[in-house]
Amino acid sequence: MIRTTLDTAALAHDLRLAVTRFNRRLRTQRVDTSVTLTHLSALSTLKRHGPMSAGELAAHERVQPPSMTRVVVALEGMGLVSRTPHATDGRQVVLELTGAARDLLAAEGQARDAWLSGRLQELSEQERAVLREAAGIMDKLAAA
Amino acid sequence: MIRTTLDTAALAHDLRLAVTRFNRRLRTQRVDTSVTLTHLSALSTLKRHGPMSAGELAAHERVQPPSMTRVVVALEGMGLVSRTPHATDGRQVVLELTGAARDLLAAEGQARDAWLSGRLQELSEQERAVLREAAGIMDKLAAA
DNA sequence: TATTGTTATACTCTATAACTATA
DNA sequence: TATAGTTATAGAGTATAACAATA
Repeated sequence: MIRTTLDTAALAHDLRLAVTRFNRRLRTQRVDTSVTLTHLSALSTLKRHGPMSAGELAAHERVQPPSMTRVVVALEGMGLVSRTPHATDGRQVVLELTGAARDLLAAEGQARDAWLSGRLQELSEQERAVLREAAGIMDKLAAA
Repeated sequence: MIRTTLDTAALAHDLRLAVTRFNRRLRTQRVDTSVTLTHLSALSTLKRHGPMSAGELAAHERVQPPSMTRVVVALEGMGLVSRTPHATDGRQVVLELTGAARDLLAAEGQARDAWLSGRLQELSEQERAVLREAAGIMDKLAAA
């Protein structure tokens, strides 16, 4: 019991530091500087789950509504997201990807993640399997 | 070959999103608001590797020197780090943890990582093993 | 001349509080 | 009243460019 507690405390510590540094590295690796990682994350969620309200997207992304407003304003300005009034609830705004966003996301597979893809290919198949599982677990933790 | 490329591209994508959201979650989980995660990461590195110059610490943390200057100024202001001139090279500044920082890091194991520790204990032993391995791999990637 | 560190400045990311509009 | 979203404001985190001091 104590052993487990000690283990998880140490793991929490190491995992937090690793994520901090890895995230830093990923953010600075940007090639196309117009669309940031935050923007891309929001777009990816819209692509995966389809049109949704601003509040729903904020919840998906684990940010507060005002933070999402900012992101959406920027994305609309870039012509990547459309904002239309909800059909029956006038308070809500429905967000939807534009064709330009779909094009961007399609191209992104080759360009945006190029650096990380390259590094991943240098790993062993077993290491990639670990990261694949870890990604799912981290998503679960982020939602907890 | 193509299969592997496709796999790593998809993994790069999913891993990036997972890290983005997980990192967000960790940063917002702060309890003690005086010392931020960035500060804590720098302190942990100093603890693990011992006294070093500002440039070395910046390299360890994967940030640019001016960014580290800011962090160090803040930490010195809180009495957590001392800055002393290098013995032989007058350009360098040697950074060292203070006793207060050691106390803080010792207490941190219980307080700071409490949220994450709690979540980790809800996982299976196998999932924790995956994260343990993943932390090492992510550190390697951050340094690549 | 090259290196180490700092200052000046600016942009991204995110939050809380207060406000508006609609239900 | 309660909910959805926005505006206003602020703080954390990080970068590039320019500078000073030392090697």
